[in-house]
Amino acid sequence: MESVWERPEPAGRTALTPLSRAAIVAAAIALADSGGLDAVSLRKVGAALDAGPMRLYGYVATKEELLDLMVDEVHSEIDVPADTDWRIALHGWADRTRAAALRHEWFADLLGGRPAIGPHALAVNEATLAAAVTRFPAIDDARRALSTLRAYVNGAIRTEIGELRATRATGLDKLRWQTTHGPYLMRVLADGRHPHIERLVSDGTDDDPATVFATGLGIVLTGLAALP
Amino acid sequence: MESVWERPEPAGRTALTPLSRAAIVAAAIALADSGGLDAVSLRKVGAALDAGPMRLYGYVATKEELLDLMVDEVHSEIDVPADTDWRIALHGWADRTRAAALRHEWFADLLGGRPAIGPHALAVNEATLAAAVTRFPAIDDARRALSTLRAYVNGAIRTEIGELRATRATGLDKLRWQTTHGPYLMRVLADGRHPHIERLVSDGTDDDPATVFATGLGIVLTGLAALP
DNA sequence: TCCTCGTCGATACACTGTATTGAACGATAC
DNA sequence: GTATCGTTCAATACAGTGTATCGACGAGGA
Repeated sequence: MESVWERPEPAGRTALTPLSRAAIVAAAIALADSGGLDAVSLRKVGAALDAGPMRLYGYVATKEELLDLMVDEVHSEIDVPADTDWRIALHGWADRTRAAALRHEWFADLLGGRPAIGPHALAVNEATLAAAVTRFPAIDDARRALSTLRAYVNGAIRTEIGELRATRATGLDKLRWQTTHGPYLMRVLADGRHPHIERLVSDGTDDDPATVFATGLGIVLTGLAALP
Repeated sequence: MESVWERPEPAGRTALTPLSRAAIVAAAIALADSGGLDAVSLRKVGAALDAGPMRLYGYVATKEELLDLMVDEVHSEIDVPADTDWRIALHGWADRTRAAALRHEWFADLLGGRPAIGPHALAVNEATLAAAVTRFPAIDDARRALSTLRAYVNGAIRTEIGELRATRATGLDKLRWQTTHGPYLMRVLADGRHPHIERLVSDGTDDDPATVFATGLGIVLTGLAALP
């Protein structure tokens, strides 16, 4: 056995930061907010809490579980407005979900990827279901309406965040994006086999993202309203 | 850096096993089909082609690029039926996209995550746009209609695949799923604060996935048809 | 024949998630 | 007070990842 001098002084337990799932999830969300999901590793989350990676396994069984907890935590930021008009309530839910995704872009990467059954997600679900049944009294009809709306919202958010990242990655503005992919696009379009896309590129105008989202949302809600 | 689509693949002339982007992408897709995206690593793809991982970097600049190529390749399996009725054409596109995602489940993980501008994706885009303009002559209206429809299709596919995986992961049937998450769900629902979800669990019936998809699709198409 | 140059493979690096293991601690039993 | 026990934590280890670097090799040009 080596000498005492070689051996480090025992680390006093009292100096340890108390840990909790809430603290771990908060640290992970902070990391993801600023660096994306790639910035979330058990080592980094641990380091943010002055702990080693293995310490976290007392609170979380696997990294997937941590991601599930993060997703559920964001659901707690989404409150569904209570309104007698189902359209207003569901529209409000959609807008707040989008807003949450803009605050936590990584949310879009996880959304819909696996069923969300955490307590906060269930609360959101309950509230949207309550709004839906005011229009569709049969519970199965309400479920169908909601899953359709949710599919749209998830998809729209995902592509919006995707485009946001694409333009940002190529240099913070759309001009840079065009110079990056421009030559390729021009060459492909030059063969004349994409007349409609050509027309879109030359004659189309761009809506801002919020308008795009709202337009699509209106279309889906109209489809729902038209149901028997 | 310029895009993959712009850069020609190298014409390496050695007596080694001939390699090509097509071969690399095919190998990667085969791996992803049987083992999911986690099974796609440059080492494994290389091994499938009797090559080391570094060899691939002559054909592909980064792994992300390989994923982009895989996504575009799947788009080549999606052909849009040419029909004078825009609803039939777009419905056909949606069904084939879903079918492709069921053949390549990993497709759902990548779909919508970043703009798809590969040649095959552009071809699909052109065809859907062509169908859309027959109903919405103004190109901007066609774009809005399409992006709404695409958001729904992407979102619906993603949740369908997500649920498919969830039920499969917990043991191949829904009964097993209920015994896994059942106790937790029962406990949460027991507090009486989720009356509508309770009603859904007790009184609701399950549609099969194809019906769920078709129902939502019909709703969105109805919303589109109702536009001025 | 020699030289250059592009391509290839081995090695290396900084990371990842997580299994294992052993040590340090608080509480409990005598 | 001392001994023991079970829990909690940190260190180490392992297999795997994407990719940078670099030496070697083989073909094309002089």
